[in-house]
Amino acid sequence: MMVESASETIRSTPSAQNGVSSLSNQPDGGGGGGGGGPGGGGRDGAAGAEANGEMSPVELLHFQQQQALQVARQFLLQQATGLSSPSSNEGKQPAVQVPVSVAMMSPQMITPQQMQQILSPPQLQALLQQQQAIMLQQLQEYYKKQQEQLHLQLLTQQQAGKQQPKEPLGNKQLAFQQQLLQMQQLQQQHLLNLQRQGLVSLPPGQGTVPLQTLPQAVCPSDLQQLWKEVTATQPVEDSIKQEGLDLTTNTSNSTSFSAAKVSPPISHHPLPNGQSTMHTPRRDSSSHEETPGSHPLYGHGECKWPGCETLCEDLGQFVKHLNTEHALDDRSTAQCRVQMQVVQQLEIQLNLVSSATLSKSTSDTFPDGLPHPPTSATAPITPLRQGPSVISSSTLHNVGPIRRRNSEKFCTPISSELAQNHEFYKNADVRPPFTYASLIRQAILETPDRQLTLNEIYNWFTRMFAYFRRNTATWKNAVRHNLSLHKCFVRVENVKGAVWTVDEHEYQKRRPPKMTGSPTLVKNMISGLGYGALNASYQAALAESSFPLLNSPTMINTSSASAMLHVGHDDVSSTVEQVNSNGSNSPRLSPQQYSHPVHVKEEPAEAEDDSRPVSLMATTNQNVTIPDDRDLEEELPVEDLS
DNA sequence: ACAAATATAAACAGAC
DNA sequence: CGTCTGTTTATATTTG
Repeated sequence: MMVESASETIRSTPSAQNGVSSLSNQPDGGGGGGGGGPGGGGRDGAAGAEANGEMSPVELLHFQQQQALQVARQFLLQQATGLSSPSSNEGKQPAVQVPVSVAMMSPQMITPQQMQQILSPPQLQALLQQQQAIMLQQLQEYYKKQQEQLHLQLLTQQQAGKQQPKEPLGNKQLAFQQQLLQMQQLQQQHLLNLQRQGLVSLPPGQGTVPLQTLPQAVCPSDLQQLWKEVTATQPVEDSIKQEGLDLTTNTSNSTSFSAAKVSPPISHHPLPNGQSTMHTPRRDSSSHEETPGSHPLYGHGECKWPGCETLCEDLGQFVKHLNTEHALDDRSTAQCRVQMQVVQQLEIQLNLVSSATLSKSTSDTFPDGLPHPPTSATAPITPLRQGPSVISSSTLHNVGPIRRRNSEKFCTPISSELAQNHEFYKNADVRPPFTYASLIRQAILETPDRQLTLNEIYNWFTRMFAYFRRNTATWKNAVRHNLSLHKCFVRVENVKGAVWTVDEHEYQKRRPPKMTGSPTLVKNMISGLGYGALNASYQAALAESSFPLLNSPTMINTSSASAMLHVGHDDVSSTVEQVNSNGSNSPRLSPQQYSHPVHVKEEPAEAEDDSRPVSLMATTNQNVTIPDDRDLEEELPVEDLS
C-alpha cells in the first residue's frame, strides 16, 4: 500500500528561528505550508518605565521594625537571587554586575542556560521549593523569636493595662508585607513587560490574575491602603492593571478570580490574533506618560531589582542597566518565576505567622477585640483562594514564552494541571500547554465510559478551554488528525455511530523514554549547585510541614508539589497521571484497564455534559457556570476563515 | 545535523 | 450537494 513518500528527509528547515514560536497563536486561515517567517518578530523593545512606586513613607514609618526585619529580608533576597540569578554571568555585562548574585553563584554555578535547559519547570520548582524550605525554616525560627518577644511584650503591656499590644505586631506584619509588596511589584512589572513583548500571551483580564491573588492573600486593610499608595504612583501600567488588579475592592470575594474574566472571552478578539493587538495600542499611549525620572525599580539612585543594588546615577543609566541586566529573556523569566514562588511562600508564611500569632493571642483572652483586619479577617481562614494562586505557579510555565506544549513530559500531569487551572483555562483565552493527544485522552478518560464521539470531544474542548472556542476549523481538524494518527486512539463502532477510546498502553508507549539529561545529571546538578545540602529531607519537610499546614483549597498545590518532587525520578513514568480520583496511577500495572475492549456505550447521544470531571472540580469553588457548549458553538460565528 | 513529536493545512473518501 | 467523519499527505517547528 502506498509508496513510501520519501519526503521525510527532504525537509528544508529554515534556519532556526530563535524567536518566539509562531505556534503560540498563529492565526489559522493561512495557506498550507508557507508559514515561513511570521514576520513581525515584534520585540516591542522599551522596557516600559512606569511611574515610581516608592515605599519610603511607610518604610520610614516602620523604620524600627524594618530594621529588625532587615535581616530576614536580606536573607530572602539572597535566597531569591541566589537561585535565580545564577543566570547573570555569561559574560554579558562584566562591570555592572549584581553583586549579591555574583557573590553567591560564581563558584560552582553552572551557566544560566544550563540551568534553564537542564531544569525543567518542575525541577526548577523543586529547587525553589528546596530553597524555600530552608527559607521557611529560618523564617519560622526568626518569627518564633519575634513572636516570643512579642508575646512577652504583649503580656507585659496587657498587664500594664495598655491597649497597645497590637501595635508592634501590626507594624511588623506591615513591614513584612512590604517585602511582599515589593516583590509583587517586581513580578507585576516583569509580567507586564513580558506581556508587552508578546512573550506572555495572557488575555486581557488574565494577565494580572495570578498577581492579583498575591495581594489578596495578604490583604489586611492596611495593606490595601498601602497598595493604593503604591499603585497610585504608578500611572503608566495602571490602566492595564486596573482591570484585574483592583484589589482594593473585591479582596475577600472568593469568586474574584473567575469574576475577573467572566466576561465572554470571545468578545475580546475582534481579530483572529487578538492578543498582540490587545496590548500594543495601550502600551503606546501609556508609555508616553511615564514619569521621567522615576521607575518602580529605581529609587535612591540604585536598582531595586531584588538582589541588585547597582548604582545608577540617573534614570537613563538605570534604564540601560535594566535592559542589559534585567532583560526579558528566559533568565529573567525564570527569575520572575522564582520570585513568584518566593512570594507565594512568603504569603503562606505570613499567614502562618498571622494565625499563629493570633491563636497565641487568642489564648490570651484575645488581646483586643482588635479590628485586627490583618489576620483574622481574611488571611487565616481563607488564606489563598485556589484560583489564581494555583495558577500562578503553573500558569507561569504556561506563560513561559517559547516552550511548547508540555504534554506532561516535564510538567505536572495534565490531569492535575488541569485540575488546578481548570477555571483558568475555561475562562482565559490561553492556549493550554498540552498536546492535542493528551487533551483528547484526557477528555475521553474523564468520561465514565471512557469513550466519546468526535463531537463530544469537540464539546469537551470548547467547554474546558476558552481557547478552543475560536478557530474551530483549525483545532477540530487537528483533533481529527490526532485521532486517526495516533494508535492510542481507538475507534469503536457503535450502532449509532462510532466512539473513540484510549488505548492507554499505546499512549504510554508513545511517549518518549526519558529526559536525555538523565535524572542522574539533574541530581548532580542540584547537589552541585550548593543547594545540595537540602535534599529529600527538605523536600519532605516542605511537603509535609509546610503545605499541610494550609489546609485550604490551596492545598491542591500539593499535587503539583508532589509532582515537582519527582525531579530526580524517572520523570515520565512517575508523571503518569493519576487518572482522576480513582487513583489508577500505575500505568503499567493495569494497562488493560484501558486497552480493554471498552464496552461501547449504547447511547452515545446526549448528556455528555454530565460527564463533568468531578475530580477536577473538587477543589474549584462551585459557581461554575458551564456554558452550554452547543450554544456556544453555534453562537460563535466561526469567525476565522473566510 | 538528525530524528521524533507535534501542529497545521489540506486533499480526499465515505456516510448521511 | 453540503456537512460530518476519518484518513492521509505535506510541511513547519520545536526539542532532545
